[in-house]
Amino acid sequence: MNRGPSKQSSDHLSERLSTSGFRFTSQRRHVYHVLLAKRDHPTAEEVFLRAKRAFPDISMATVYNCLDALVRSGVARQVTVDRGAARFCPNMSEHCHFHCDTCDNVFDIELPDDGRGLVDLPKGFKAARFEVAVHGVCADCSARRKRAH
Amino acid sequence: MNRGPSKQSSDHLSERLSTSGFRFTSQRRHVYHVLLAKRDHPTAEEVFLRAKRAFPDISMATVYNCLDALVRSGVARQVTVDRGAARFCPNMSEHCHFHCDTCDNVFDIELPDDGRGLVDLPKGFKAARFEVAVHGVCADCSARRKRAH
DNA sequence: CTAGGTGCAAAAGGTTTGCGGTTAA
DNA sequence: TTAACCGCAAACCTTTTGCACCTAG
Repeated sequence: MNRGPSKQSSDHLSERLSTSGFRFTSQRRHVYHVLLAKRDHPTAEEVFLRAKRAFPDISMATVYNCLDALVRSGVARQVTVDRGAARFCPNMSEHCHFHCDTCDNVFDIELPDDGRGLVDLPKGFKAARFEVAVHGVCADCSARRKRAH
Repeated sequence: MNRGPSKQSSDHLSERLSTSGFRFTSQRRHVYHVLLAKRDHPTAEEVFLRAKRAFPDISMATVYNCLDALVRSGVARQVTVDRGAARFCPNMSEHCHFHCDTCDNVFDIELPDDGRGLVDLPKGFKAARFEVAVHGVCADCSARRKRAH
């Protein structure tokens, strides 16, 4: 029932952290596990609350530190959805995000082309990173709305 | 030399504000003028500093209030670029933004299709708004980099 | 052994709110 | 006339920082 980090994901994490010059600590392993366990794009606060169940003394500062190390090691990414708190996901494939205006959930959406070719840039502009966010109503909320109607 | 709001833009603003149930105040007119005068996607803080030249007593709270009224009246939009302060632009055409990682400037980029067709949404998902942000190096910084090299 | 990480508390940055006085409609 | 708005200050939320202690490498 996914009670802890798998040996596999720990080895992967350990290698990625040390490659990027970070240490492999139990807090970082656990924060990574929290992200893998429920891929609902939690905020730092939410990660903190979940991590506390196994590490009651963990602090917000450590959660931010761990999330930062994970992002810089390339095993997680920070997702910006409007102006709220940053959210985090361990899905490293090229994808974008759908934010439901009704239930506030965030969903991963495939991004054709890896984003390249989405937009014509003016001459001389070099794109390094594409961020696409779609806002609207998710399938569940659409259905719920239709039913209530 | 664009010393003040034109009659035209004031009339337009006045009508849009009242349609949305907002009052037409001198602060709102001026904040709108500030956005039109230099379309460099200023933050609220930057708008505040520019607005102060004509309204020395204006406060940040009022600037936020005015910007909010402008956005809700549909004459300006709030632009989220990563996790920094919100930026504002009076370009209401469907477009997206390019953020230069070197000089930190934000540029308007045309968005083909109005964004629709960028992404295949799963069944049942309804998109209301697309937000595309491209990060990289702008033309000026590209040229500068090449020259320095 | 020691550079880097942890937990705590305090600060910083951006935004929102409560309130008494002012003003557009 | 009066609900909305203004300016001010304080609160709020998210994130960062400084510091003494601890630990992975």
